Amino acid sequence: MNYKYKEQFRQNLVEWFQREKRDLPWRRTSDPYKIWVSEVMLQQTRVDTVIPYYNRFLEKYPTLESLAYAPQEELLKMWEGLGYYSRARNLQAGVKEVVEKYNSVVPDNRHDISKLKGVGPYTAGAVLSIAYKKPEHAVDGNVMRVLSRVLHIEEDIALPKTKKVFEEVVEMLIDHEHPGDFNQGLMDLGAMICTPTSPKCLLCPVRDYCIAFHEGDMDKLPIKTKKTKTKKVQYKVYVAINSDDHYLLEKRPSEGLLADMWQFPMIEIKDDMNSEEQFTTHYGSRIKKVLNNTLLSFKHIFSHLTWEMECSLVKVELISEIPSNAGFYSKDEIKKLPMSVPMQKIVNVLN
DNA sequence: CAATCGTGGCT
DNA sequence: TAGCCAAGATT
Repeated sequence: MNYKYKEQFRQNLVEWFQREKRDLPWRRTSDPYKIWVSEVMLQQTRVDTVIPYYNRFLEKYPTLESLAYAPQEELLKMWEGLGYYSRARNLQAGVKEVVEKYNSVVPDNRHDISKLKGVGPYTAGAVLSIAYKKPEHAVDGNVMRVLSRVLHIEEDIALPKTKKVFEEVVEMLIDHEHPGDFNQGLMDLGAMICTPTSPKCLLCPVRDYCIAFHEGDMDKLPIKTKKTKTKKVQYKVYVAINSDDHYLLEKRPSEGLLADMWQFPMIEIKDDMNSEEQFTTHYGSRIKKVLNNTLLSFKHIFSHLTWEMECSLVKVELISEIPSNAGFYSKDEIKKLPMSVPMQKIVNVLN
């Protein structure tokens, strides 16, 4: 690839970033660990959402060591509400590996840092360029959008193989004096100027070198095909209280959706199936009385599926063995357990 | 490679 | 309202 405005583009971008960059918590440190944490939290997550989580997380876990050996329940509680919970587990595993195998020094090369759990091509490049000033690419959605417009690249950014094209482009363009500012400049430009819809081209520091701007093509780029359809799943949720006014809760499996998060017992509603029987069999608890059959009904939309929840408040008594991943907990104990947003909605209606 | 994995804001 | 989208990684 030969882009004749390479020098100007690079300089204008970096100068714009240094002048206009947002004052964000992770931009006030050069600690590779803290930058790593920020990059993981920012995966598929908005800046405004991350800020309070980032501050609380680093107050609790200011060092690699403090995170490496934190109890998983406590860690997930810190991550509660952020989503993509495997990020927290992978981050801790990666941090632990750095402590034990790299003498608490985050690797400064792509080969080693990429082996750490949860560190993919983007995060590796981000940490290396920002914390270690290495000229490494860090291609995210912003970067692909910005560069698809500047260079008028019409490849489908929904396809995995397309990312390689942009990584090569960044390798060609990146500023070796200020690699971190260059990468963050592309991302900030994508976030503030070169937005998905109605980009603010009149404010863009590199519009003179942008092919899409010259062609008036901005709204057609980037090209992105894939669209996912979400399936619906209906659940009957039993908010079950025993004679001590403790609530029955269970911990989800350690793999898959909402891994290791706690929830109220729920039974998938299928045709010709008695949910109440299922509940009794599975949780070894008999429903003595239905206190409120319409405690709460709501819909929760995940990225690839939708839960339709119908919650009942019931009084139960134990009649046989309870599953090993379940137990009865007081309201105060519930508050310490990590729970997903839909489950918190249920907790919030309990008085 | 395509599907999976959360949540909240925006259009 | 319903879909789209955001500083991706894993399987």
